[in-house]
Amino acid sequence: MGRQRPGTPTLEEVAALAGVGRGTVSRVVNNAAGVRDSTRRAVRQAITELGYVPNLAARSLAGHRADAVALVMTEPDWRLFGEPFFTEVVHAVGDALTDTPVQLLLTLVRTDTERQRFVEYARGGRVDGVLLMSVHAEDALPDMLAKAGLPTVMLGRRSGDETITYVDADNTAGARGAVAHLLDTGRTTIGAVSGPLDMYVAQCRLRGYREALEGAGVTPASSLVVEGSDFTEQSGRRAMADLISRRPELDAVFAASDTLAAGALDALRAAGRRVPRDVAVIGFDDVHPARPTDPPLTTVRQPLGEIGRTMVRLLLEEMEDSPAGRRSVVLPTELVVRDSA
Amino acid sequence: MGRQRPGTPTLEEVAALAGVGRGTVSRVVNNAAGVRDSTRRAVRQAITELGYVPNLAARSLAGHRADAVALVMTEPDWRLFGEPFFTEVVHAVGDALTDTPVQLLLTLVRTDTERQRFVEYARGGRVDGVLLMSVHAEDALPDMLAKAGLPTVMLGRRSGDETITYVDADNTAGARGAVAHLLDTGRTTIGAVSGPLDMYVAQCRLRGYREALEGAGVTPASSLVVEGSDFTEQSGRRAMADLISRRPELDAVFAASDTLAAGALDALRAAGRRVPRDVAVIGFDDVHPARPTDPPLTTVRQPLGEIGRTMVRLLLEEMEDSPAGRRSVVLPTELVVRDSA
DNA sequence: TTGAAAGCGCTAACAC
DNA sequence: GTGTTAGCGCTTTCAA
Repeated sequence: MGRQRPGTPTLEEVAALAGVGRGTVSRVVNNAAGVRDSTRRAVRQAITELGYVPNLAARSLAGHRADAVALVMTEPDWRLFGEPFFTEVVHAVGDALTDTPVQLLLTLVRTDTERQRFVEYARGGRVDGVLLMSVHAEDALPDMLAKAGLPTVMLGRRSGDETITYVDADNTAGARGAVAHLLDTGRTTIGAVSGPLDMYVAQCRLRGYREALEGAGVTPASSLVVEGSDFTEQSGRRAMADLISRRPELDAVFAASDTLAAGALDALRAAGRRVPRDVAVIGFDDVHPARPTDPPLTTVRQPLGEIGRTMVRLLLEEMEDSPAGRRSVVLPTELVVRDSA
Repeated sequence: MGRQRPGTPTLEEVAALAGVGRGTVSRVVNNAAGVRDSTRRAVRQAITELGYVPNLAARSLAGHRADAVALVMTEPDWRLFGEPFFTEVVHAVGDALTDTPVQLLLTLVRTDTERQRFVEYARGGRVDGVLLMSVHAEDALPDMLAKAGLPTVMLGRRSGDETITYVDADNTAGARGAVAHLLDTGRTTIGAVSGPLDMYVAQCRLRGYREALEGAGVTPASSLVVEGSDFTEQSGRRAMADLISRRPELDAVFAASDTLAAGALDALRAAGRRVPRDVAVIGFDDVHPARPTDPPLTTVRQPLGEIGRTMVRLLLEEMEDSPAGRRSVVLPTELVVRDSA
C-alpha cells in the first residue's frame, strides 16, 4: 500500500510552525482572501520549510469535491484509442482544463468489470464529473452515471431524444452540404453509402443526403442507397460494389464516414472508374486529420477541438449549477474541398 | 461542484437499517472474514436497498490508500499518444490490473503546469503508485515522484545507472543479435544509423552493433556509423544519404529504430539501391505493430505486452513491500525475420 | 462474532 | 483578520 508516506506534514504542523491557527493555513493554501500579507508570508514560509502538500482525501471528505474529472473511453476495441479522432479530443479537453485546478483522468472501460469499477470510483466521489467518448447505443454506462446524479457530458448522441447532455457535430447539415456541393458541381446521379442505420449518427447523415436531394427537387431513389453493416472499409467496398452494379451510371457518391469512403474508392477503382473524374466521392472526416487517401477526397470535417472544449464547458457548468436545464450543443461541420469534384 | 449527491447513504445508515454496528458493515463491504453468514446477508440486503456506495475519500483518509495507480504519459508531442507503441502498453497495463481492485488512471503531462498539478495529485495521496511512459532524460517528474517517496516504475532507462525502478528491453542484445544475423547471412560491410547518442537507448543499440562486429573479429569503422539528430524518418534519410556517399560499398544497415529504418530505406532507394538485395536493412521495432514498410523489413521487436505487465508487477510489489531493494527488469527482444536478407 | 469509539487531515461556520 | 470547533464517512483497534 502506497499513499502519503508516513511522516507527511499536516496542516496542523504547518499552523504550529507558523504560529497560527489551522483555519488560517487553510485559507492561505486555498488562496482565500482575508489574510494579512505578513501572515500569509509566514504561512507560506512554513509550508515550504515542511514541504507540506495537502491531503486530497481529507480535502475531498470535508470539501465535497474531488477537483478531478474523468474522460472515459468506452471501447472494447482498445486499438481505436490511438485514432487521431480520439487523440484530438483528448488534447482539446486537456487544454480546456489547463487553467483550472481540475486534474484530468483518462480511463479505459473495456469490460463489465472495468465498467463496474469505474462507476464505483465515480460514485465514490473521486471525480466531480465525467466526459464520455465513443459511446455505443447499448452501453449501460451513461445511464448508470446519470442515475447516480453525476454530471456527465457525452460526445455524440445515442438517439434523437438523448437524455444526457451531449456535444455533437451537425451531421445532418454536414451531409446535406456535401450532397448540395455535389449537385452544385454538376453531378446528377448521387449514390449514398450509409453506415448501419441502428446508429443515430448514420441516420442523421443519411437524412442530410435525402434532404439535399429533396431540396433540389429530386426524389431520393432507394436504389441509390446502400447500408453498410458497420463503418469499416470492407463495408464500404461491398456497399459500393453493390451500388455500381445496380446503378452503373452514377457520377457521385456520398459516404457516411471516411472509412466507408476509402472502401468505396477501392470498389470504384476495381470497377475501372476514375475518381473524381468519373465519380466524385465525399465522405465524413471522422478521424481528422484524415488518413491519406489518393486522390485526396473532399470531406466533411468535424470540429473536434471545439467539440472537446465545448464538452468541458458544459461539464463545468453542470458541476457548478444546480440541476439547471440541460443545454446540449450541436456544432457545425466544415466542407473541406480537396479535389475538383 | 459535483461529488456524491447530497443524500447519498452512508455506512452508518446501512448499519442502522441492518441493525448492526458500523464496524460490521465495513467488514462486509471489504469482504473481511469474521462475520456470521446471516449477518452478512442482512447487511448486503441493506446495502442493496439503500444503493450504498462507499465514499472513497473517507476510505482513503482512514485507510491510507487510494486503490488507484496512474499511468503517466510525459510527452509534449501529444500526438505520439496515439502510437501503437503506447496503446499496446496501455492495454497490457489495463489487463494486468483487471483482477485487482485498483483503478487505472491515464494522465497526460505536457506542460510544467500539468506536471505540478499531477505531482500534487499524486503526493496528495490520490494514487498509490505511478507508471511512467516516454520519459525524457531531462524530465524532472521522475525525481519529483521519487523524492516524494511514491512507488514509481519507468518504461525504459534515462541512463546506465538509473535510480528509479524500470522495465526496459535489452536493446544491446537486440542490436547485437540483429547485426549478428546480418553477418550470418553473408553481409560484410554493415553501416549503422544511430539515434541521438545523448539518449541511453541509442547508446545501447549502438553498443550492440559494435559488440556484434567485434564478436566476429571485425573492428567497427567509425566511417560506417552515422548519428541521427533524433529518431525521425528525416534523420534516417539524411544519415543514410551521408553513409552511402561515404561508403558506397556497404551491403547492410542496422538502424536504431523503425523510423530511422524507414528513412534509410528512402535514401537507399533514392540512391538506386535495391533492398534487401543490394543492401539489407534491420531496424528496431519501436511502434509495434510496425508501420507497413515495403519491402517488409526484418526487425528487432520489443515485448511490449510483457513490458507493461512487468511494470505493473513491480509497481504492486513496491506498493506492498517496505522499501526493499529495487529490482528492475530487462526483457529480451525478438528478431523477426521478414525478408531473405 | 460484533459494537463502540478513536482518529485520518481537512473545510467551513462561527466566534472573537 | 484569525483562532476554534464541529463534522465529512470510513477503517481499525479494543472490549465485550
